[in-house]
Amino acid sequence: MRIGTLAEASGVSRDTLRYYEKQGLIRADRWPNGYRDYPEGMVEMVRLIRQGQALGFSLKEIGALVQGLGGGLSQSEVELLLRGKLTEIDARMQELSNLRAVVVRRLAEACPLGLGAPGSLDPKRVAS
Amino acid sequence: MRIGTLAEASGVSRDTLRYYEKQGLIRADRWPNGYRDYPEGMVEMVRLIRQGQALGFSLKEIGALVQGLGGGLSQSEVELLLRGKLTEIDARMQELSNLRAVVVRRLAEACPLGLGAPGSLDPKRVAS
DNA sequence: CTTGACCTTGGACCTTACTCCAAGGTTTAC
DNA sequence: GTAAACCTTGGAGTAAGGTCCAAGGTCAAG
Repeated sequence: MRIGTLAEASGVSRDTLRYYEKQGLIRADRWPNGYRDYPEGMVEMVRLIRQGQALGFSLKEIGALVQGLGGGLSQSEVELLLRGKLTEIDARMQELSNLRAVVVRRLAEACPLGLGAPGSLDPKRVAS
Repeated sequence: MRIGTLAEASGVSRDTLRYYEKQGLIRADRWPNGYRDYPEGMVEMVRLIRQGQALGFSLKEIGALVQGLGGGLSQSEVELLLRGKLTEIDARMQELSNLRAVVVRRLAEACPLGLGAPGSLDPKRVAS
């Protein structure tokens, strides 16, 4: 799979893929002509990177994790990284939950007659 | 409350507070000598801004929300913004939950004997 | 009345994460 | 064989979100 194909399949630009490679997040084999050659699974990997980013993790953090997954780190190092990430994700979910409550409260203040769909402001509800 | 006090209380630098003011996220009264004067509630406001940022919202987005709260936007505009934010928060929680499952799966692979605390890898568990 | 800890502004500089050339090599289509 | 559509590298530019610094005003303590 050449870079243009991966770019289209994963929804990021060629430039961004080359940038990720320079930052050590992904790697590519090379054809004899110098073109990059990516395995199929790279589409999923790039999507995972984008997801992590959208959730506020830096490329550096994501890089540490995917490098661990690709080898280079010992098992216990990988495990430590993963456990740390897990704790962070949980903390972030908790914060999001708090923030959600703040927004719901503001919304209830801004709109005291409750004109929204019934149940749409339930503090515990999460969009499906 | 002067800027140094707010900086210490909220955990951000003076420069950052001035930057937030320039970006229209916060505002300050002035003493006759030109010093900024913040109300007590500003500590909470700044903490909310930081929380939003840590969760991946841009200062611009946060600004639109806090400006709405401070006046300047009509009730229906504020309501629309808040509802949009709510949807986004829910989507983000869903994505975090997916990401959490990915990490848990990797962890289970990296550590097949289950050496962690019992229950610590339950896919539904969220840190307290 | 000076020293030190505050505060002001403006502007330069930094990092992250791209994004966009320019100059050139390769492959495919006609 | 040549044009279009790929690919390569290197390097410059951009936007967001700060961070640092210089030059100077203010204020309380000794």
